Amino acid sequence: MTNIEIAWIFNEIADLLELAGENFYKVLAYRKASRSLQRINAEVADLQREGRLSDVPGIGKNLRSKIEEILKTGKCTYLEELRRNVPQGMRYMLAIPGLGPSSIRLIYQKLSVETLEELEKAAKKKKIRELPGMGPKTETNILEGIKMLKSIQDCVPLGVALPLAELMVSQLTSIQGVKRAEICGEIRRGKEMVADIDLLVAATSPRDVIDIFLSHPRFKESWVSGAFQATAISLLGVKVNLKVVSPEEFAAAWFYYSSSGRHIDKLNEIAANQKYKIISKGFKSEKEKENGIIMPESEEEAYGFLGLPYIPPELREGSGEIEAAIANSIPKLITAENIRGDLHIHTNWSDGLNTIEEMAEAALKRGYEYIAITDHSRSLSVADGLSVEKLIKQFEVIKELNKKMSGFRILSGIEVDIRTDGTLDYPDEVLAMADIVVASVHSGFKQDSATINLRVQRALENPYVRILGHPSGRILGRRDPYALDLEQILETASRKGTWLEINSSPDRLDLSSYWARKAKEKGVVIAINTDAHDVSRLDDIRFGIITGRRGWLESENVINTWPLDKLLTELGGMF
DNA sequence: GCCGTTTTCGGCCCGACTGTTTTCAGTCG
Repeated sequence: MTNIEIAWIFNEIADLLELAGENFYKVLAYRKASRSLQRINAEVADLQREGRLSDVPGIGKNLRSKIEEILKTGKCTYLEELRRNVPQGMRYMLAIPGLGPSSIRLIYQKLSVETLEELEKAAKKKKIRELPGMGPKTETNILEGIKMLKSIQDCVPLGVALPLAELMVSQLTSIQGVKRAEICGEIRRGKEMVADIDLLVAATSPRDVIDIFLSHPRFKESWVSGAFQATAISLLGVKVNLKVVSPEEFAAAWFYYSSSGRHIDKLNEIAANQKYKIISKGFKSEKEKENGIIMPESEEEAYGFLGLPYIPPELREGSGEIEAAIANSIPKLITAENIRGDLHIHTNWSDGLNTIEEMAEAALKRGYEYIAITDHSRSLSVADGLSVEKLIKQFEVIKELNKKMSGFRILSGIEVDIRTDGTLDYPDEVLAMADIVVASVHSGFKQDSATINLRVQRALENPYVRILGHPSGRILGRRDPYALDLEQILETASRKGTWLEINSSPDRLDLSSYWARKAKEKGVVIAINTDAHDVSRLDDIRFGIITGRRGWLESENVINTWPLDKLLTELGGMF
């Protein structure tokens, strides 16, 4: 049992307790423990062996014994009991924005509504508005929420799927007779929401690999789905597909199964001219007297066979990449090595976990040249937003820290709230003192299009704003973007030279790859930031990078690939 | 449920916004 799986159990317990109307702080305790488990670097199983479970923040006597039970039996009886008492459907309802545990409980108690389907029916029949404290808006909101949930049905965010896929790959690789194991499918293309985890293995004896796969303890269901295929549902509810091929077939299969259907279709048009058809094993001759299959030894060779340069998986969506390949203008996509810094980072001065120094050291260890400390501004009180005095104090502390560091620079920044009227949360003279200002929306998400457009435009007109943070405001699978007209925002950003963020948090990935590509076309520069609230989340940068790659970004399109000198010149302050 | 204690229990995550109301409860960051 991994940390994340135990964290999920605690999270589910928290949800169910909340739905049952339990004490708020008890719920909070489970949520804190869940977050804590996902943050720590050590494996829970190791800590338990060493008797150090209680060292984990938020794990007391009670939760420790629950972890021990889970590690020992793979089950949590407390969770099972809760599940018996709270209908599972109520938990799904929590995903509807604006609908919280109290309302769900009320609807359940008064209308006996237990599932999303029943909830939808009740809303359509205008039954919800009859309940105290609810009205037509709540009904509309419920119906919209259900519509959103249906659109992402059975999908999980890349941030959940990728780590699980990597774990599976490393385990498959260690099986005897396995020559190679790789991720393919949507994950390899970097899609933000993933329906399946697709894994490909090269092995000499497929049956053995499939048998081991089927009996994996992390699956709640598994079955054989073909001679060389198996499918499973993981404990987290994600579908996992395994295909096993011979080592000779591997390159062709990896190429084939990593590409979207549209990509393969378009390639097939080219292959048809050469009288070949692309199949998972390679290129099948369609000439009358031949019946052989040409098997490429690498993906490069597969594209070479069609007279094309290599196309990275993130581009293989059939959205112009083949045309670009023919014109020999496939972009040189940004890589992790290009990133030289992170311009959106929180510390324990606001709602982060680590000190400025710890964040800087962690960034230095990653090989970065700079970071910007951008804690929350004063009106975000839940996140301990900084008062003007505290912010100025932080600037002084950073100044002192910089004197001690060589070859690394901490920029003093701020993530300033764009207030509901478009003014910023600090006066200009305070913003002027910062090296860099990230402006973000953290309130009034439901403003109508005209209002929020005006609001954000107004913020962008402020001369000190350099980056617009998480521009669309979406939370994957939980909250739709604000009613913001991003086309217009791109226009303004282009005119003002404002940088737009790709927020790498796997919950956000905002801008999306679609808008990142649009930004590039408009000549708008992107900042790929993590918005990290602790040192471990600096790793999230990879999700931002893969999103940037899907958005066709090259290193020159991304501000934080620039060396420190160039960045400082661009920022134009007194350094 | 955790934590930090003046070791046995009180404090912990608050304030803006929303939709429903005429004064507030629920939601969310």
